[in-house]
Amino acid sequence: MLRTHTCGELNIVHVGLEVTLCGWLQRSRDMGGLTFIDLRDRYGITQLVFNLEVNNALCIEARKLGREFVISVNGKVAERSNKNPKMATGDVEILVNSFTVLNVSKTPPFTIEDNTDGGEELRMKYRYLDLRRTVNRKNLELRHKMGTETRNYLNNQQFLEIETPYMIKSTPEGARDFVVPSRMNPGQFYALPQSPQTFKQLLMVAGYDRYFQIVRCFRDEDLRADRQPEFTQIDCEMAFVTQEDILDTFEGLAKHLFKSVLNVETGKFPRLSYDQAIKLYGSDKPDIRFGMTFTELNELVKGKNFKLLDDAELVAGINASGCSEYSRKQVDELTDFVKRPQVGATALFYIRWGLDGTIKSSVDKFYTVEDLTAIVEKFNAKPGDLILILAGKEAKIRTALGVLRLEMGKRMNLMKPGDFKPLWVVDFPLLEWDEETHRFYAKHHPFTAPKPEDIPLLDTDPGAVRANAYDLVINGTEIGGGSIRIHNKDLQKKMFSVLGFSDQDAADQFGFLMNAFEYGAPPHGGIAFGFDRWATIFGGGESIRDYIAFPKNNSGRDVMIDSPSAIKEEQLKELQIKLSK
RNA sequence: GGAUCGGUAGUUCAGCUGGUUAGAAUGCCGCCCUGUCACGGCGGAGGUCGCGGGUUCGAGUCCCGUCCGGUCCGCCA
Repeated sequence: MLRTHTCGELNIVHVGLEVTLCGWLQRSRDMGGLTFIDLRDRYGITQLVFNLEVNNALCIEARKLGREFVISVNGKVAERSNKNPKMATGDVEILVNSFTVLNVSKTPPFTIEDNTDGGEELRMKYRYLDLRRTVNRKNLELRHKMGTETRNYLNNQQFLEIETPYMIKSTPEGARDFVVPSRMNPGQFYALPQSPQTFKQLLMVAGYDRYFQIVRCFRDEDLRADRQPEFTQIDCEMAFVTQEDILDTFEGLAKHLFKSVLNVETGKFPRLSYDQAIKLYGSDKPDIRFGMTFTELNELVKGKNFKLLDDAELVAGINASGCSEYSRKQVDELTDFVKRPQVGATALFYIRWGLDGTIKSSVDKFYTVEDLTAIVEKFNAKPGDLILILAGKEAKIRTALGVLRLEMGKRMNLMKPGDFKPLWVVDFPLLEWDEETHRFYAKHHPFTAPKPEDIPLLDTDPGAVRANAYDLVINGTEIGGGSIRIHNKDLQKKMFSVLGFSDQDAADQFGFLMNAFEYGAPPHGGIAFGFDRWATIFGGGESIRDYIAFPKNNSGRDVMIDSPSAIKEEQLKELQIKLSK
C-alpha cells in the first residue's frame, strides 16, 4: 500500500502518529513563512503544512506543486493551533517530512469544487475531472447505497438476481430499438433490450418464482433531462402472486430504501385509480405534496350566454389559495403560460375573492355576483383566494390544468425538497387508441393482463378494458411500473389480435413466449423501477445525468469519448453494410 | 420532426437604441505576507466575439443561413 490512511479519517486521536497519505492537490495557500496544502482523495481533505524556517528546501519544493498534482506525503499528525470546525479533519494537520510527486497535472479547465465555474458541456468532456467533485461523488455514493440496499432487501425476500442477454430480437412495439449488426449472419441484426420483459417471464415459466436484476436497458428515443438512451432498471418478477402481493412486496422495498438511505419514514402509500388521478390532478403521475385538486364547473357556468364556456366539453379549475392579490402582470404571465403551444389552452379565466371580501372575475360580463359566489363556494374558497379556470376539450383541459397546477405549486412554493409523498396509481387502462394509425396500442405493454371482469369488453369496447397495472409515483415522478401478466396462450393471442397483429406476426415475433405458455406457465407479475430516476429523486437532483457516471448529452452523444462515430470501411464490409449516403 | 433560449478571455458571464482602445469575476503567471482554510495585498499575461454570407461610412450588437449546446412538445409498449 502506498498509504497508511485516507485523507478523510485523521482526527485528534491520531495526533503524534506518523502517516503516509496519497491524494490530489486541491489548493495551496502560501503565507510567506508557511505553506498550507489541502490534499484530497475520495474520503475527504487533510491539510498539510510546510514551514519555511523548519525545512526550507522542502517548503520551496512544495510551492512548486500545481492544482491536481498527485502526491504522496509522509509526516506526523499534529493538533492545529487554529482549528477548522467546517472540516471533518479540521482539528489536525500533517507536519510534512517528505513528499513524492506521483504524477503532475495540467491546470484543469474548471475548478474542482462544488460550486465549480465549469459549464455542463465542459464538465462532460472532462467527466473524470468533474467526478472528482464532492457533489458528484456523493451522488454516486447514494446510488451505490440504493443498489446495495435493494439487493439486501430482495435477497432477504428470496429473490434471485439472474442476468439476461443484451443481444436479443427487435420487435416493433414500444420504443425504437438500438440494433447491432451480426457479422456471422449478414443482413441480420440483434436488438438491445428495452427491458428484459420477455426473459423475466420465461424465468417465471422456468420456475424461478422471485427474480430481480439491476440491469441496463436501451431505448432509441429523444432525450430529456430525465431520460437517457441507456438507463438502469431494477427489474423484478414474481410468480404465484396477486397484484396485492406485488404492491406489498415493493412498497416494502421502497420503504426500506427510504429508511435505510434517507432515514425517512413514510406511512402506507396511498392508492389512486388512474381515473381518479386524471380527474383530480390531470396526470397519471400526480405530485401529491400539495392539494389544489380540480373542481369541475360545467353545471354552474353553462347557460349564461357565454359561448366559450357553453360550448366547452369541460370547464374546470383550481383554487390558488392566498393568491387573490396577484397583480395584473402575474395573472397575464399565467395566461401566457397556459397559452404556450406546449400547454395549449386558449384562455385562462379567473375569479378573485379579495381580502376585502369583494369577488371579481374576468367574466363579470356574463356572471352575477351570486353566480360567482356559487362557484367559489364549490371550491370551498375563502377571501384571499384566486380561482383559475380553463375550458375546452375534456382531455386537453385536464392535461393543461394539471400543468397549471404544477406551475402554481412551484410559484406558491408547495413542492418542498426533502418532502417525499409516494403513491400507487392503479387500474390503468389496458389499451390506448391512436388517432393517427387508427389502432389500439398497449398502454403498458402487450403482456399486461386485463382485469378478469373486463375480459369480455375486449370484443365489445377494448378502450374500456382496465388492466392489473400499477405505477409507483414519488413527488410527480414515475419511479416504476408493472402489471400482472398474461400467462395463458389464448389470452395472449387475443391480446395480439386486438393490437392488430396477424397470427403470423404474433408467432414470428413472440412465438417463443406463447410456446412457453403451453408448458405450464404459472400466474405471474412484476414491476420495474427506473434506478437512475429514483436516485435523482432521492438525491434531490435536477437531472438524471448527475447520478450516472458517464451520461450522454441531449443528442445522445458522449462528448468525452466522442461517440457515436463512423466506423472503418473494412468493418462495414465485414458486416455487409452499405451506407446510403 | 417542431418550439424556445444560448454560443464574447482557460472558465462563468456583462456588453443598452449599431460608434473610437470589448469589460468583470474567477482561474493562470510574478512579487510580498508565519496560522490560512473561498486567505489577503500589489502587478501582469490572456479575445479570429461559434462559422459563412448580407445590410451599413461603421456590426459582438441588425438580417439570412449553418454548426454546436440547454430546456420543452412530438416520441419514450
